[in-house]
Amino acid sequence: MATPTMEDVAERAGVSRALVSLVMRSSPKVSAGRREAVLRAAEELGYSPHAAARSLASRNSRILGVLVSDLHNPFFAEIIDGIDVATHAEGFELVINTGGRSPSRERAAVTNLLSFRPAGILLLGPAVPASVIADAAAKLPVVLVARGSRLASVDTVQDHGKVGSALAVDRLVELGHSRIAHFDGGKAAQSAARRTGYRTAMRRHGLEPDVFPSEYTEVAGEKAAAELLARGDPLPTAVLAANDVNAIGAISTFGRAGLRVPEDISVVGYDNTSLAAFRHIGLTTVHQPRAEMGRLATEALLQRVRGERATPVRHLLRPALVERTTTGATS
Amino acid sequence: MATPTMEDVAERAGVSRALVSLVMRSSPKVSAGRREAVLRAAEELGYSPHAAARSLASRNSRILGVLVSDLHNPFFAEIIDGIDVATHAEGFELVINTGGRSPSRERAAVTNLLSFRPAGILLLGPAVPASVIADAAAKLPVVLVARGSRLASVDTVQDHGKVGSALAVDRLVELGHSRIAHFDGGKAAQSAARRTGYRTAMRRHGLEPDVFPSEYTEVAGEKAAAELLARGDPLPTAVLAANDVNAIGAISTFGRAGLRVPEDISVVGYDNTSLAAFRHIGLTTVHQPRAEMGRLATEALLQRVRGERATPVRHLLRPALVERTTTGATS
DNA sequence: TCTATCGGTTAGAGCGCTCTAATCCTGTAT
DNA sequence: ATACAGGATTAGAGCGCTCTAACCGATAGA
Repeated sequence: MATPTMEDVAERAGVSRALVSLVMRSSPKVSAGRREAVLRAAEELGYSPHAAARSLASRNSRILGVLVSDLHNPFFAEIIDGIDVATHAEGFELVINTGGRSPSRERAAVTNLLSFRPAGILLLGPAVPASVIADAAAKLPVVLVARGSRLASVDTVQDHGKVGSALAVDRLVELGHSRIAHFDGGKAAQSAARRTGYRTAMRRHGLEPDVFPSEYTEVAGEKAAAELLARGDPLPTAVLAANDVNAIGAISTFGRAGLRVPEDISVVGYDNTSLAAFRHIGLTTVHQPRAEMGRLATEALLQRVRGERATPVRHLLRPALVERTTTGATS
Repeated sequence: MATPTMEDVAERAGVSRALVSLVMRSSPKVSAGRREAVLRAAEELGYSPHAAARSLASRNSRILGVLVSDLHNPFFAEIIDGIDVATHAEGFELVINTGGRSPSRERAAVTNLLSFRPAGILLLGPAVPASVIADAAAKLPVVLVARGSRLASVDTVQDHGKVGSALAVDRLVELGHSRIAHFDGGKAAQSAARRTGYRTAMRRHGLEPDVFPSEYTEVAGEKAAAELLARGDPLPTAVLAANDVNAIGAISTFGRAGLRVPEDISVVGYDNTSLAAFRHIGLTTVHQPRAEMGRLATEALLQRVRGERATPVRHLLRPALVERTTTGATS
């Protein structure tokens, strides 16, 4: 069980430890013969370099820290996918911590991430106070995903929520809808932008905004739909939900009330989670390029790490409307 | 940007580096006064211990490595959740790597994980050859989740696929079904156990097994359902799908063919992913206690790490049937 | 023949920490 | 006063590696 060290490999190959180090870092200044001897010795011993010792000695780390506020959320899983690919392509490794959706645990997770002395960190939808972010940003490059910041030292990557909502409203209007309600995501991330985008777009079309407070959950969607039905009056002919699961909740309430989707009422989600794509559901929704967001975030981080850039970058990704079967023209 | 070291804290607090080290490890043999002074200095400097240096010096790591074969799969996300909680409770940290569903990339990920010299590693649904696992197990404790092994040096945590399938079949029989088909998961993890469980249970009831080759995807579920319909004859009155998404695929095909679920045909999924719980879907499915699996896996690993056990543990978790709206009695 | 050059190789210091053994106090017993 | 116990503190070595500077030997030019 005693793991072999560089010293062991050197001895076996009959060279110095420094030479082994050069081979391990695939330096060009090693003769072919020695290189092969070292590689063979390493292979025989089952040696692989000690990452901690390496980063300690080189005083620069090949690690990127990632804080995921919620691993359950498929939204983040796909972003991590993008991060993962970009990270490995550049020869970096990931240390992932999850925040368990609690600011205090997230705070601890950030401290923990820092103890690895990563080259930089990526915070995915963090719920920590801005001061924590500022403190971290004073020590190393920080990139925020799905959260904004005014700090010049941090970069941000978000989807353009206003545009996304506008996209949905515009299309609904095009389909002949004029009474379009919005189920609002409350104080959760991104929901303010989505609400503003909805309001602005409605006014631009000369329509009256109609916002129902809700949340990013299925249950909240059911509830908001029930409230909408209870209000009676002329029912809206379309709903822009807070997000996909919220939309699905709304759809089941409508279904139980005898309303057909989309014949009686159109529903649009937001996020284009894998859920929306199920044929069985076929939810029209606003797509965010998640893998792309992960890639851009990693790229921005590595630029800072390499010292190629010191000015902040604010990526606002253009969302797209994906039309499936829950929207249709008014009759 | 220069991160403070223990030396800096020591100087500021007017003590030796060794004393700071003791405080950082919350040793009892430090006077209250000094402890406070050190903590204050650390706070002021924004100091946090360097994990790499720490593990190098103490030559024992507080890191657990995790390889996730597929981060997209919500199944793993929940297992990680269980791992995460158990890990932090014991003062360990996680280094997560993803395998991207490719054996070669998984292999690289394992090597990478090892370079962190973790105390042990958890492999979630790994697709690497057994030899890779054996090599790793020769160096440190290894626990396999959702994959079996005969190696005495590795522990395994799986759900009892045979029992799960039998549970579903038994219930369907109880509901009056006798023509029950199974959509098979092919060579994917766990599918052999599920198939065997299905076959055995059917025979036990004196029924003829009816297996359709399929896969763990929605599209495969649609296809298998189409084949089943094309075969004609007396249609099965129930289907035990390979997993949840497979079941959902089957349901949409049935729906498009004019078959009502569950009136005309009952469908049971497997995994109880968050998907199944949506009211809109309401899939009857076999539940695996995922967070529990994560917890048990971590526990097993830490036992090995602490040298408390050298004999292998084989956790076979008891699944449970969750009845929702896609199953009903035969008419 | 002597020196400069240059690719290949190595010695040795040091990264930030832990850990052992030694040292330093302070109070108490003699 | 002297010795001693025992807790608090510190010096110093060393973890596995990288990196700088020095070194070595062979070739080439003078």
